[in-house]
Amino acid sequence: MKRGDLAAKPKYVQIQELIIESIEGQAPNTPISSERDIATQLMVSSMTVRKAIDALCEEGILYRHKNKGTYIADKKLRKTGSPLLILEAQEQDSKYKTLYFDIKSRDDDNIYEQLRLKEDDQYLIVVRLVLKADVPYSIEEIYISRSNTSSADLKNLDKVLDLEAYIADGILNQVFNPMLVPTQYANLLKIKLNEPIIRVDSLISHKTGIPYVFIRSYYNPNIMKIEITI
Amino acid sequence: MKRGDLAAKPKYVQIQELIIESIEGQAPNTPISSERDIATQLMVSSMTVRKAIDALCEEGILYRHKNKGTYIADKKLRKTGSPLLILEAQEQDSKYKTLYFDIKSRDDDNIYEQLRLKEDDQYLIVVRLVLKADVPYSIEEIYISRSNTSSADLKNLDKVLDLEAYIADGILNQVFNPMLVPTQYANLLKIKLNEPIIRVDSLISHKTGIPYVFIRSYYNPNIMKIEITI
DNA sequence: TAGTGGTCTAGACCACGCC
DNA sequence: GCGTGGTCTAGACCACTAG
Repeated sequence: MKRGDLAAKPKYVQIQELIIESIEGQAPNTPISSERDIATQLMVSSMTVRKAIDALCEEGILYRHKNKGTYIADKKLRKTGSPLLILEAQEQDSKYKTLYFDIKSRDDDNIYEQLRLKEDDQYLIVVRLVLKADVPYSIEEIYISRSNTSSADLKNLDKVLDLEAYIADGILNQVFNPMLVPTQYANLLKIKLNEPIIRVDSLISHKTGIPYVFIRSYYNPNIMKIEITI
Repeated sequence: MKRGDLAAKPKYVQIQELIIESIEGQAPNTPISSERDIATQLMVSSMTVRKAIDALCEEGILYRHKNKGTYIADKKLRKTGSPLLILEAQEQDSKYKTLYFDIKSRDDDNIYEQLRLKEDDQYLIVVRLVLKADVPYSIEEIYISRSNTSSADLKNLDKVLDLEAYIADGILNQVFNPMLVPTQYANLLKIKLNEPIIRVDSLISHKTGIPYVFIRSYYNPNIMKIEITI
């Protein structure tokens, strides 16, 4: 970390934080100061203030009324932005219990298609139980191309399985499948046989389209609803 | 429409369109011209070009590499941006068959909670079958506050049910529930009894937090997967 | 008419990647 | 050292709202 990096944050980010501070505790639909006023007060260009407010609007913290003003949005309905997968990681009380681990060659065409593997490529599979407050929350089957993981990584599975890192700068595609809980997972999830659940198939790719990792999640419907806000 | 509105589109939108045209047919990961070059060619400020490229990156059509350049993203993995609900409306071959229509007073506490209705408020309920290419795709139960709809609107149900209009400037919250297909809907959706499906509960609200409409959709899992890309 | 958000200019400097 | 994206300035004009 260099010395000059003390003021490393761009001004518009600092202004975002200032605005968030200043509206804290205020009721939704209260107007904030005008862009010009804020720019004058902070002695910055109005374009810089505008960029900060743009971002906060994008996040759903503020909203604009043309020719009228900028207002505080209803926080209850703030845009989440975070994909479902991250919900698990964000809440810190998650525990993981690895059920199975292996390196496989071609035996599941679907996985090969998803990860765009070639005939003789190998892939890693990890099956783990996700617990929240010691209650079974979901089961994740994680598939990663063997060529994406160094031998050193194999000894440090946590790093390989840091899904947040994959997702941070990537693209997430999720497909929701209704099904009855697989018999081999019913006990682990502590739900009844024949109970309907949602299996989420997630493919995380780089923006270039190269897939990183494919995850099948079987969610316990009694613990947490799958929910998104846009 | 005023005369001066011929050039009503902001420059940055026009530039977006120019860029999209210019990259058509090109392979993903091909670099586009630098911001400065585009600005010079089009004789506009670099900030204006930047704003156009910003938007295209946000849409997942381009991506940037710091200090290197801006590239064409893999279109297969383009961010959808459009919430699930709109998928139906976008594809123009959808047909709707209204199964039921009524104005109700309090008889479902959940609806009252979702729409934030008061004790003596009324709500509209419309149940309709959604067909795609004449195949049953989903059943929608649509709930709207009576006070949000004028008497004139009641004669023009299509306008009331133009969900896209509601969503365009609003916030969408969706909860995914696994369940067995309700017996009264199995035949209509042409799926077997006891088949697992996903019911999506959607609440569309204004940015101020005021709910517009609540929709329960029962999707036919055999016709189309529920899928999102972020 | 005064104030607001929305657009736009014509430059500038910086940090970083690549050669 | 050159080119890139990222940030920022100090203004300007427009269309629109509201008093």
